[in-house]
Amino acid sequence: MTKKSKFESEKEAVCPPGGGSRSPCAISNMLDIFGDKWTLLVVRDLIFYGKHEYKEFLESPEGIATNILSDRLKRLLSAGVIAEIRHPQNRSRKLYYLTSRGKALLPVLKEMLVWGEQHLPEVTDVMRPIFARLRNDEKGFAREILTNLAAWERQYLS
Amino acid sequence: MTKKSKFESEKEAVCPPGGGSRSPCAISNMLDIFGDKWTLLVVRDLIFYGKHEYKEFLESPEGIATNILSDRLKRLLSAGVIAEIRHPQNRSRKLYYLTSRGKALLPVLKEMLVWGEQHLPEVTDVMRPIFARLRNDEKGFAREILTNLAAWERQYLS
DNA sequence: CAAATTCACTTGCATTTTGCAAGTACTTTG
DNA sequence: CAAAGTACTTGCAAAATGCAAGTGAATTTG
Repeated sequence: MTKKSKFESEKEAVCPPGGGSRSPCAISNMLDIFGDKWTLLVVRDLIFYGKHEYKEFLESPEGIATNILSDRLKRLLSAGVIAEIRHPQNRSRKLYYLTSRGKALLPVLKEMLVWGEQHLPEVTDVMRPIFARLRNDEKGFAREILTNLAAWERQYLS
Repeated sequence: MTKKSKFESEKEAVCPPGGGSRSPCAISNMLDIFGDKWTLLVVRDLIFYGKHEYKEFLESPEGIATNILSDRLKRLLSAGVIAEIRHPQNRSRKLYYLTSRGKALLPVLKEMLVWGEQHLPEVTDVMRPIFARLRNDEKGFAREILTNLAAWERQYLS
């Protein structure tokens, strides 16, 4: 082994073909990818806040550390949840975007939002615009999210 | 401090009233409770497999360790997701069951199952009966789950 | 009714994963 | 061409996890 970050395990992060999954259960396998405090926050930023850049993820209020963000982006890439390209106008920047797999997480995040709003008192106004939109017009909300993502793709993906 | 398990932090596990949450975001606050590889597996066992006892959770194929299970049950208790009683026929056993908060996680778990089935190749037949039921009759599936839980409650809760 | 077993944990300890601060290397900007 | 921006990596301390081995109360067995 020449050089290895502490975060890269030899056996790759997700779905070892040889059978590193803990069980054949869908929930358990999802947790092998998303079961930590940071991964879904990155997905949230991509889905609900239209973020696409490393630096934008760093700006989220939870304050993810650079090493964790870097690691999570790698895992999401290798799990096929996101993909990346270089910024067309700036070679030193990268753009991350959701694959269809990633976009398919919208219903999961949506139900998490609903549960959180109803059961977590510490969730405050900051998310209310999204909640309101979600409650008044659930279908339209999802459509709008996907439309926004598609618009970004038209602009940045060849 | 007299004696403290490594798993008990002084500041309680979930939702510090003083504001230990990372941000006012619902997703982030949910992850403070459920963001690890084990907690949702316990909830899964309670919801989909009708499990109610410590020993039953230990038998799940993922093989949770006793210290982790003990810790997660405590956290779920203090988050108000589950409650416990002593087994009426056996004082040395405890019975754990979902509160309304816990039962409200069904839509979240359901969407995770759907995503997992469509996007995780390693998910095998073991879960197929549940998937089939879910796909053919989503509403009925949820109703059945809740009916089963209610039946258990009628039997064991005063 | 003493001994073994069950049950729900706790404890100790090695390993792994985090969190934080400080680099590094390559643009891009002024 | 020096300063600033971008996407990382590295080192190290602290926390969480995984495993094996208790512990103590209650229940069952011989």
